[in-house]
Amino acid sequence: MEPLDERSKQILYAIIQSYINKPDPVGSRFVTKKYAFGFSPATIRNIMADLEELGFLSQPHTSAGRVPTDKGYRFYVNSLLGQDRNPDTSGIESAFIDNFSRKLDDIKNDINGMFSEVSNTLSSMSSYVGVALPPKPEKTHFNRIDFMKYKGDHVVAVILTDEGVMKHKIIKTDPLLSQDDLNRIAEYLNSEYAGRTIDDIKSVLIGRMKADKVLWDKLISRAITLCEEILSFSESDIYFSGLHDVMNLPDFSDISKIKEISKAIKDKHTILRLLDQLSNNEGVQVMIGNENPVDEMKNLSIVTSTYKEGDSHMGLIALIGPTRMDYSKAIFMVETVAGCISRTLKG
Amino acid sequence: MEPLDERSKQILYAIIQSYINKPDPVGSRFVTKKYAFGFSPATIRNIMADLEELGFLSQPHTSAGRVPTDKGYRFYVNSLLGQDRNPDTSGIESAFIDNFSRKLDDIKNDINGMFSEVSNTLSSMSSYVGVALPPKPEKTHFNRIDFMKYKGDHVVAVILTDEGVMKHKIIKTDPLLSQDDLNRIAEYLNSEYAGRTIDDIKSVLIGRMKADKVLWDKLISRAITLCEEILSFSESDIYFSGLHDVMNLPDFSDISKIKEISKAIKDKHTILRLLDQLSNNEGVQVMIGNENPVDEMKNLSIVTSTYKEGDSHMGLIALIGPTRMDYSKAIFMVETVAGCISRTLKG
DNA sequence: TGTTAGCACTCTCCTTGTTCGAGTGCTAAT
DNA sequence: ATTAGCACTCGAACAAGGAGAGTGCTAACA
Repeated sequence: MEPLDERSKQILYAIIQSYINKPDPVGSRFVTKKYAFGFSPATIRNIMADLEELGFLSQPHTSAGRVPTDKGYRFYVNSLLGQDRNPDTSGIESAFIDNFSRKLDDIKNDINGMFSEVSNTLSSMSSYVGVALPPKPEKTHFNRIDFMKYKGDHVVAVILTDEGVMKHKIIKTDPLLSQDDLNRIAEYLNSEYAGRTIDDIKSVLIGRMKADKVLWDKLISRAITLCEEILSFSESDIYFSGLHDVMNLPDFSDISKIKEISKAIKDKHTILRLLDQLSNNEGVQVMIGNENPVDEMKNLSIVTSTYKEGDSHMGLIALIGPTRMDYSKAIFMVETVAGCISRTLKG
Repeated sequence: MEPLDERSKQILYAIIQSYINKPDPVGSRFVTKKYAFGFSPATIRNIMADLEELGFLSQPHTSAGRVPTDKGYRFYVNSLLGQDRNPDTSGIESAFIDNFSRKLDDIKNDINGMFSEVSNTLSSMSSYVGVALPPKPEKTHFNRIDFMKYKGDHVVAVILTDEGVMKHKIIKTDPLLSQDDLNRIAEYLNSEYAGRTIDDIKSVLIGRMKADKVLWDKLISRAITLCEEILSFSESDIYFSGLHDVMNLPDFSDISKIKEISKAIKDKHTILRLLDQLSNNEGVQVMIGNENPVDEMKNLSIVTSTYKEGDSHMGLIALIGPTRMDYSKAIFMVETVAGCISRTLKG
């Protein structure tokens, strides 16, 4: 990407900010009025023409103003990501963080409630669609498992992790196993594996299974496979919110646009895979419009951030909105909320 | 309501069916062509004018065809509800029922999965919004409770009912209680209360609490209050699906219409209260447009049916769609699915 | 008396034409 | 390098007119 001179940059940013603020194509006259660069419209026009040639802007039609392209947004976002972003945390922001942190702390033991709260907050503060993915199960730390006999030949297995992830599954077993048997198995598992990650347990298990095959270990290994199964990520572990509010954005005044974003949310598979890819890189990431590998989302942008517990990053949160997104705000929000989550998980 | 002569009825039904089929105002000429009543358009016109005067039809504007009013739909639906409706269950319907019943049976132990499946099926078969409410907790039968110590001063309580409802809650307790204590409490509760309904247990408890106040019973009573709390209905226990598909209906081509239905879904409180009212009456019920007490839903219709386990009705399912709903189909679907659920819960 | 044909009328929708304003690109002057 | 001026383009908004669908009413008919 050839370097833009400072003046062109400033004008590009001005145009983008103006467009983000109000989705009207912005004309040269408007730029000179609103942002006092000290140049006449004609000069601005020249620069705009250059910017268009470089692919940062486009015209809906001759004689309309300019509109940022995805490439334009990308340039803008890169500059945002590059700069040190600590908007005055003394103002409302700080109050919000305190408040939100306290709320999280209250419900940190109920991971479901917590992440549904997170997605709600994200969406209501931004008016975009908020997404929250709880910690990846295999990264979490096994806390305890319990088995409960249920209706004769069924067993309910309940698993807890240190992070507060709680899952259960009802399975059919042979009715020979008594509740006592189950308790002993559970006790063994709890004492043996508490505190270790699921990944860890898995690898231990593989070695152990090779070692011996007595009944007891068979049961155990079956229990562990069960753990694995139970703790695997399921579609219902993804939290969305804000579809309703997003409809108020002018970008989605058309029903087909709404369908796009609603489809994106509905196809949890797709978005889960997409977010999974993003979760490999740490920190804030932005995916703009056509950068998105999923066809149905070429008109949408995603701003994500991973959160972590200690050193390992656990999961991520995201905002999905139109390409004409307030990236500055979105990035700030996502980053801040991720920070709160990390802090809560740590404490 | 003054009785309509047979001919007028037939014409009214024809108009409604045609309009349900395709949302174009239907004219007198069209009626004579499509449905061979053997009368000329002029005659039909006279009758239509009468029907309009009676409030069953209305004209969007002079010289457009007629459109059914809510009152018209009501008349039509009443006739549907009155008649014996057993559409040939030999055809696809029967295959569907078999298939669906089998599916339900597979997952009947996981009540969440089951009801999310129900709402999915409802919506995908009808292209309206499917709603499913799991059995009211207080009507369900307590099966067992277990307590698990968690992180020193917390306890996880897990409750199961015979119907497969499973809930859990993490509470803070004094760390004095050992896991053994907890086990004993659980064992006591399980042996004492298994098989009884929550309602039942509540009333027993009230008597017991008055009787004595020794520590043991204090613990128990606390545990039971906990049961109550855990088992109380929460907003997340309502399953919606199909908002995305509903957007394809011409009735929702306008974004403001979509907002209406999306708001109805979002405000779980409101709809929960509404459905709760409906759940007092047994069987299929239809609420058309302005019959709806909720202002935001005056343009929507709801078709519900309760399902039961044995004799007591447990919860309900519903379809929400435009007033121009295919009531015949919706009623059939809701009734059929409710039947499947009842059968599954029984078996 | 119920039904029908005929006719004038009404209203929407679509097309066409026109104007207006915003914004552009280009060129010549500064 | 910047600016003023000017001709040009395009879309939005509005008005006018015609086509089409459907109505209500009246008079004739079986």
